[in-house]
Amino acid sequence: MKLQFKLEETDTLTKARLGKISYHGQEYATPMFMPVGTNATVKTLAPEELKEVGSGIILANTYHLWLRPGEDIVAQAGGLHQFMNYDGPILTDSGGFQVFSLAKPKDITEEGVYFKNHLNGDKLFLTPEKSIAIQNKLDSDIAMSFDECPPATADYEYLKQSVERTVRWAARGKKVHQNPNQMLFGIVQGGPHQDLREYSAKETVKLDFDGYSIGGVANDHESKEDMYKAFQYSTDYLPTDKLRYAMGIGDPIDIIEGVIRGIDLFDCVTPTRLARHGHAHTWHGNINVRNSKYKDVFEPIEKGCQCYACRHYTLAYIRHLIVANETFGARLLSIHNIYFLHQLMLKIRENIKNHTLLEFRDQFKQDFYGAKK
RNA sequence: GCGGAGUUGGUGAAGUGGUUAACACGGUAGAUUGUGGCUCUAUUAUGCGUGGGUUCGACUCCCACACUUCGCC
Repeated sequence: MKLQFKLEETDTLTKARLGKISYHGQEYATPMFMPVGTNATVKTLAPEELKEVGSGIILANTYHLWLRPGEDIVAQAGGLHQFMNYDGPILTDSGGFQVFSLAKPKDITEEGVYFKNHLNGDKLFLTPEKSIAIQNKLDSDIAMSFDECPPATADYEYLKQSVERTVRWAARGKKVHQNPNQMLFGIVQGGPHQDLREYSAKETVKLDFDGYSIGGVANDHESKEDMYKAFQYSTDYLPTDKLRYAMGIGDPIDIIEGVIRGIDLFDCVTPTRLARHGHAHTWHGNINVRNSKYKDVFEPIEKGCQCYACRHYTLAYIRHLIVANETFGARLLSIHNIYFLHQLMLKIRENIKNHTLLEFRDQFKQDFYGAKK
């Protein structure tokens, strides 16, 4: 059965929204943060641990699973849920981001995109139809249209023709989408430009998707201002009763600013990647656990934090694990960081309910970034 | 006791009579936004065993001493 979204409340002071996702008898509140599990695993975490830290929807990646183990293997296993033993909702990215990260502009054609296989160098060709067919087989709950994800700072003319092509690709993908239990989202592009975002949103909405994503953000060191414009200029033209998803956004302040502009879903690799690199989120900013000043700090990463890592382990111990390159260190920090972002979303939802989101943002910004930003 | 070889940073080490002592690892710090766990960036010996000497100038040449190591008695 398809996942259901119900908009429950819209903030009176901002465009922030509270909603509920229903899925096989489970309910999840939005706005929500979704951890990324590219290879059908949120790196270092077992599904039970995802539940414990408060995860709902998680991501998996079409491109990576297409190359390895192949969508047919996943289908033989009974779909992604069976294959990876996760009974919560799963969203698959379409491979569109890999157009940005792995292909060169000259490899992008109207028909599709040529890739160099990052595993063995083979030449690959991915099209909108192929991406949707793979996602149908993976049997995720939410599939993404295959889009081009150009750098946010690309010039206007390039973005214009790219946006138009992404709309055509969305239509092609929708035409071949078959899985009745799977939502399909369209993706809004257009960089920071109001007219391109408007065009992209309106044309994509005409195709009538189950939800809408905002892509092409936070991918080329564009200014925060431009990123927030991209949010605003996209949600301005999206229907209120459908989910809105900002792709790849994970900096806490960007999440808050996104919620303020009417976005419901966020995903990011940062909690797990930062963890693997030894960094931890705290309410007073990110800390580098490797720093020698933590070598004899026999306290949790954050006092009062109720995550598994903070309830049982000290900074000194986790630092030792990270410095010694032990995987348990990355696992404990991943648990902590994902838990932190879910707690952030909880606070965001409380503040929407209390109509104090703007005050919360200002206070959070001061605590988290201090004088830095 | 005699003879040979050798002493350069936390480690392994390059180096030349002439400005800032190569490189690697390690350390320290930073980056990381629809994931390669990769990686990238900066920084890390005011000093070349100790003391003299030669020289305009010595880590580099000479002498003594200390220490390490190999061989012989």
